[in-house]
Amino acid sequence: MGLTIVSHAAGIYSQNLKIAKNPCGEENRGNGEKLSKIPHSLVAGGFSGGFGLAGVPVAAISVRLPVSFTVLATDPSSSARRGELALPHGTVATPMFMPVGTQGSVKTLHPAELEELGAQIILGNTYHLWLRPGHELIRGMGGLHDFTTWQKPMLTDSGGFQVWSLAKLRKITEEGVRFQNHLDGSKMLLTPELSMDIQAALGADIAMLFDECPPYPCDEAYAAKSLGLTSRWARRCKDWIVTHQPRSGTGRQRHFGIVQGSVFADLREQSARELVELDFDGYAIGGVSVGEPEHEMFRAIDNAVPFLPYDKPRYAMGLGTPPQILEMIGRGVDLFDCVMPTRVARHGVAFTLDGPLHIKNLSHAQDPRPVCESAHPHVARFSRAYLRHLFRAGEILALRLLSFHNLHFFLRLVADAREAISAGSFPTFKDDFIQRYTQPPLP
RNA sequence: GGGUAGAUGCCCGAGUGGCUAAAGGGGGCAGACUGUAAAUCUGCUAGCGAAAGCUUACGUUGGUUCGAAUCCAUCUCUACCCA
Repeated sequence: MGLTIVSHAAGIYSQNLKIAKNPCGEENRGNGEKLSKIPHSLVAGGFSGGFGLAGVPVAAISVRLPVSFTVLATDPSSSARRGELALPHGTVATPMFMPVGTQGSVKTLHPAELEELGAQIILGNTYHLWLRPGHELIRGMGGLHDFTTWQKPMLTDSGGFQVWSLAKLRKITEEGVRFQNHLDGSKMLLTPELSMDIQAALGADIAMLFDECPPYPCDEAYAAKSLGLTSRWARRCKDWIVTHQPRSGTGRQRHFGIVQGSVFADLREQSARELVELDFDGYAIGGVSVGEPEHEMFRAIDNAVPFLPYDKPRYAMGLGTPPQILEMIGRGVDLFDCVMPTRVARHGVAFTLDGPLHIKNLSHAQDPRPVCESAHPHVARFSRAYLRHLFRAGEILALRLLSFHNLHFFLRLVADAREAISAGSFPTFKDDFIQRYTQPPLP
């Protein structure tokens, strides 16, 4: 059976190469060469996974319409589910945390280290890579995968978030967003179509739609207006995709819509329904972690998830802390990304089972213990005292070690969550983790 | 032995009569960080006090003045130059 399926998969893939652009959105690449680059795990992983919801073998469906997301197990007492997302460059186990590599690099870490950590998919950013080095250059270098040498799945954010985070330098219009870019101040226009085109050039496995991320707080009128824009932009993205990337083949680029609507339940529902109507490969919940209180963030998830298809991956953008990730897994979210583990690492904070630990603090000056009992051997070999010393001395190794450690912590967290879902023990796992993580330290 | 310059808070260093418990760095101690303009940013850093405030502080001692880190004298020390 396995052999037959593999040949199906290869057939679909090669056919796809002939009739359409390949997953990187490139034309006329030698298909023999590209075929040899398909990771074996994709061919096996994407088509080996058990049965779909209705008990139909996945492989049987995939000949007609490739299934890229399969729910493998669910938690009976929550919305948590374990799944498998098949993408052109490999299969991603969900729930999964995606390290952020904005400029084509997960800061301080080598791709081989990311693999060692068990990272299965990383992010890149349209806005930043567009400005520098430029998407045409990356296209010419064979796409973001070849350019960076990361050969596992990638997701590119659309630049929508930069519309929010660079708010002082931009103006939003129906057409798109006029930026004064932060590098040299020159004026640029990013539109939904251009974002899609850039992302096609970058060639990530998943491209995000171009959205507007409203600030917090914002009144309902603004949120509704913003949502209207996001929805009209989604339609334009869809039109662009249909025109430029005909839907076929497992190797094609996937596209995720982004649910907006701020803190307003009816807007979240409306946003989700409008996006689902357009039919994307997955759905993200955006406009969270923009300064709102945590309960609003959870509400935003709860207000969107019920209107998203069960058989498509759900992605909470830009989140979150370890407890937040577990809470959201319990709410049915499959994918996460967050700069927190890598950013705070560079600022001297290590995640531990007992909560965040400021390694620079005086209290660790002579502490011989490793940073965390669950640390990776590469980090566990060092004492807290030594890590503190490295930070105080300004050694680059300090930034690398904590970045490595924090990503290990996050990736292990979601790996443990997946195990727990399969084992039927997710609620206990979640509660135990959060209780220990949040309890105040002993005096 | 003579001359010149200088001695400021943990360190460097600004300040030449009241707005100075003393700029600015550094160091130290904390904190923030959630689709990365971030190896960044913020706060504190003489003592006591929750605070108002009080008490000590600009090498020493003494003086001028309503008031001195700032002016004068003295001593001590440092650097450089001359013998």
